[in-house]
Amino acid sequence: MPYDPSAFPPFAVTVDLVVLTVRRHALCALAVRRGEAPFQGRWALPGGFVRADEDLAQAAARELAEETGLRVHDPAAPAQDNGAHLEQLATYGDPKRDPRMRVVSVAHLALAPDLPAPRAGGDASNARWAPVEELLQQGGHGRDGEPVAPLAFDHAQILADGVERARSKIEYSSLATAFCPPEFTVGELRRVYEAVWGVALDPRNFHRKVTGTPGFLVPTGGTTTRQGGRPAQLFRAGGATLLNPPMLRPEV
Amino acid sequence: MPYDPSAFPPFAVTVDLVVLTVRRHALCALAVRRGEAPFQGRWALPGGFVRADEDLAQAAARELAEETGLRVHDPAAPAQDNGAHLEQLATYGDPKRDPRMRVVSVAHLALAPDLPAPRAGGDASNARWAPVEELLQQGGHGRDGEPVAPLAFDHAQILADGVERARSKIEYSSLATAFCPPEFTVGELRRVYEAVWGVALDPRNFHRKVTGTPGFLVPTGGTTTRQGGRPAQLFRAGGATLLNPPMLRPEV
DNA sequence: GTGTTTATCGTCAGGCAGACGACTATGATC
DNA sequence: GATCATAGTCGTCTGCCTGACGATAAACAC
Repeated sequence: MPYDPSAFPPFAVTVDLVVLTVRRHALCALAVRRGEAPFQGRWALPGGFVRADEDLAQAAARELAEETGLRVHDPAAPAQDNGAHLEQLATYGDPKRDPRMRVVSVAHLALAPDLPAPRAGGDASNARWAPVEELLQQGGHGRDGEPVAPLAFDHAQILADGVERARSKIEYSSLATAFCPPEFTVGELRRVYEAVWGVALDPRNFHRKVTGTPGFLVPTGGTTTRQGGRPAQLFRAGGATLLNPPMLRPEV
Repeated sequence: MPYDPSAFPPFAVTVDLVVLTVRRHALCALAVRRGEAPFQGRWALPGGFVRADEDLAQAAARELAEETGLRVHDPAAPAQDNGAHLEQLATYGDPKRDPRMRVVSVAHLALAPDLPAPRAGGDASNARWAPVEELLQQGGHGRDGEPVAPLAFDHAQILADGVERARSKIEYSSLATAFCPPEFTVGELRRVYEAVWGVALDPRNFHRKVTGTPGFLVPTGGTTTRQGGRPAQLFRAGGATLLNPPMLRPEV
């Protein structure tokens, strides 16, 4: 590769975030309203430019903190700090994906427990948690009957890829605990799986599976009745990050 | 985000390729020798700059064709053309990964059947198939006792990630057939799994699994004795791309 | 108390995988 | 040609896991 300047055209590099959480039994993603052209007024995924001295993961963590206040789990110490899970998702670089210039976006996937309220630079009206189903439907109508505009840029594709990643990854990893508070019950974890997969799971078989997998759940000794009904044991996520054998999604 | 020019520093964007194949019972990757600084003379993964009007996947396919002559499978028609499988792997953007400038590399993973011989711009001495084990060992010695220098840049990490992707993906998909010629036997497919995972599999259980999964293998009617022994049925890859339930790697 | 809700334990049948025996069909060797 | 080595293919058995579902337990609402 000679040093032909025309050989490496300049690119802008951004990170976009698919931030998922489970609210009211639904898988939701963080969306921000665009304040400027193109796609002004439309919903988009949060994101921003990678700075000159920043690694991609750093940039994603910074954007996540700016948008949600969340810090990122230290993978080395996956203890029960209230941090989020963050991983690289995929990179999108279609020459026409941004009409202004050539932008390559390194999308990241973040999973967070249910959060109080979004903040986008302090302006709450410009950020919201929306059910992914609503964000992904093309030209449909939201819960309130209002027509829904598709996400800006190629963000619908990015969101769909992130959702699929989350759906498949909780099959064989303990990632679903990233949607839960530090201490949680088996039932709460089950409702996470149900919301992410959009299916109903048998509580008895689910309980057997997750409590029977060594290292997956660690009882804290406490109990809670915050879900109503009989008090449930509280657990923390154990050290096991891989679920073997996996918990497969029920067939359609 | 205002249009602050300092907000989007210019990046160079490249694609790097992890091209894997199975040769002589070993998982091998394509390596090219660097002709210029930095890391002059060291082995590296093939790759190059993304052109101004090119999508990332296009750039990866172009590089793959330049280095190996392989064309890429059309995912829409995964028939038995001799194309390779190509998918995006991950993106590497550490600010210091290239000492010359800020380079973000979108790594891709390609899987190919055993090929005649590599060509790197026509110069065979500058490209080779090397066992991944050899490329990844740090400061060790190759088969011939010659000391092995680690791969240039962060390519050892990229290669390791690509190998891990391949190892895990053949568990639950029909991807292993991408290492096989258009028609292959169950035994040849088993040897692919054995080479990629580095384990021995029971021929009888493997045969039962792959022939019992609907849509995975389609008999062509022919047989071959190219492996010696009793003639084996020839198969093509069926339409099924997902293997459910998966074929799990044996525990260590 | 009665009903409702959720959690948790048990049981049972079917499916699948690991371990392995047995047989088949070719080429190589004596 | 008999024997051997090699590889492929079909079965069997056992144990584990899962899906389906009954039963019991412990809270709250009335």
